[in-house]
Amino acid sequence: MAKTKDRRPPSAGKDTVRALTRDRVIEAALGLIDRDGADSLTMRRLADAVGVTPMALYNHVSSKQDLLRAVAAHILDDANFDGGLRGWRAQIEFCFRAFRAICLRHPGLARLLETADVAPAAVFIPMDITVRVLKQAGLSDLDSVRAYFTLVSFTLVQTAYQSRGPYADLEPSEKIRSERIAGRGYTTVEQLSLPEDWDFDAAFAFGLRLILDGVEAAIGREH
Amino acid sequence: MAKTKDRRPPSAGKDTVRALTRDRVIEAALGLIDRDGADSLTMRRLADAVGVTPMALYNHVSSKQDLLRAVAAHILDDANFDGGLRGWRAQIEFCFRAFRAICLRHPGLARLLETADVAPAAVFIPMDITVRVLKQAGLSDLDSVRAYFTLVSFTLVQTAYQSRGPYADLEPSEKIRSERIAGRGYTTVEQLSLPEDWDFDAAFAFGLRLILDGVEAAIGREH
DNA sequence: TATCTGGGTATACGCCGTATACATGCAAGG
DNA sequence: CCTTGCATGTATACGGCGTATACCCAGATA
Repeated sequence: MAKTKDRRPPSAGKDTVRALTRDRVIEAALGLIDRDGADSLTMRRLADAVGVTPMALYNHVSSKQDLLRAVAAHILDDANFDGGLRGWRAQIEFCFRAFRAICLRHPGLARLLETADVAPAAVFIPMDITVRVLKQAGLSDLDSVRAYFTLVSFTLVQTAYQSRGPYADLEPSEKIRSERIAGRGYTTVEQLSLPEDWDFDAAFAFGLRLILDGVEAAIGREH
Repeated sequence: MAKTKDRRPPSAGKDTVRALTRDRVIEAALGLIDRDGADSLTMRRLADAVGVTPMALYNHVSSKQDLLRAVAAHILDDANFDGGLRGWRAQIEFCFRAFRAICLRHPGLARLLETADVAPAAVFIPMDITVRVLKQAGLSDLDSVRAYFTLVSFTLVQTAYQSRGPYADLEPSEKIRSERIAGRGYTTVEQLSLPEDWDFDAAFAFGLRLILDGVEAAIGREH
């Protein structure tokens, strides 16, 4: 009881190459998720990625849920949402651009945060930053949190769209959509003059600006 | 070849109670999804909900994907996104309030639209409405579509949060989160004065207003 | 009446997450 | 040094999943 004792000083420790640890499992899982998507991660696949039997994983994670949560936490842990900037607008922009960058670097993350059910602590950092900054700018507690949810909703979906295309493989349904909607008298997208490939960065910047302009108006309103 | 012939005028047709049709399958699936959530719908469960063998379903849907797409389409089909109102702001508000209402009435819908991969035609109606209205109000094609994506992102996540609680069962991680974030010097949510239960309607109204105020600014800017 | 066929059943395959039982080898203690 | 215990890995198995394949049968058709 007195001694915590550091078990596993593994043997000599010369080349620490092997030795399955929780961290190795989590990192391998992250690797697979980044490469193949969160949905196609299975315990069996992960097991032979690290060269063990599936059940061996359960010595380090208590369930797949636990693993996914840990992966999400791992991703968020080395994130920096605070740019040390001045002014509420600059601070919030930095925060959500950073959040977006992480989501894009790890395309599975958004799905993980949904799936994990229990959010890792670090997802609250953008919330805390946003709320602190907006309160300071003059918004009420309630409206600050509401503004945060608006921002985070927008960011999550935009990056999800970008990672796997908006409505991933749309082509097959294009025709259906055209005929049906046209039949109801709606404009169809083909009639718009849009660039061949969608500029996600610009779209994100635009949406962020929309929201922040709205926030600015709200701040003015609450004097 | 000449005759399409309506097969299955089933027997007498007195009480049309039985007879498995694609529609019956889809409606049963929708029932299960609304009751238990989209994730817990399985072909086997659906099969005994309608009283047949699992494989019998495949005479009416070609795969589970196909089924899910059909369910999503079914939900969206009897939706009205056009309130016939005057003014871009009122029209867009009506459209997304209607969209939100549907998402809330069928909590599985958001997940379905994600999962379905191919979007049913009707999801484009809000897009077409939004874009048409905003173009008329003076926004460029590009910015109109961008504004639409901002609105739809916001709406989807807000309703998803409301349907299964934001970070569904948060309690277990509360402590972790408090200590870790507090340790890094961030404000924690407990320090905010928030009402006991979150008012989702108000939060939605606020976020929508933020975005539309931003749109208003953009319209002014593009003269 | 013989045939065809569309919608149903039965069975099985290869996946999944994970419970249970067992093997092994190193660390500590006499 | 030998014993003991335990942390770590393996082997096997269960129940559930989506669905391919093979069959079966009632009605309509010729």
